[in-house]
Amino acid sequence: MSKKIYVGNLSYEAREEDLESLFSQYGSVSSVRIITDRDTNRSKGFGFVEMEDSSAADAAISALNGTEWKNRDLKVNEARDRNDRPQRGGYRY
DNA sequence: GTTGAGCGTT
Repeated sequence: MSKKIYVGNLSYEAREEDLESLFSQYGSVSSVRIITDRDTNRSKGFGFVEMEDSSAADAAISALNGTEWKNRDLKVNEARDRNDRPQRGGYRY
């Protein structure tokens, strides 16, 4: 069973591969996504990691949440569903 | 610096 993880308070210099390296220490990482601004391509300072095993994801959350990384205090938590955001069924305002 | 815009039509 997989689980999505929200990773906030990232350094703007953080990369997806950095997150993958971090989280893969606790389990198999299915996918990593750093959120960047669509217009400027700059990091928004947070991202998402999906892990193949929910218990591994939980272990990673417990181990990494609140820890320092790249001089930032990491915020790691189970991700919310992006059902909140506009889907690709058409543009909204 | 905090919860994802993937494509102008899925």
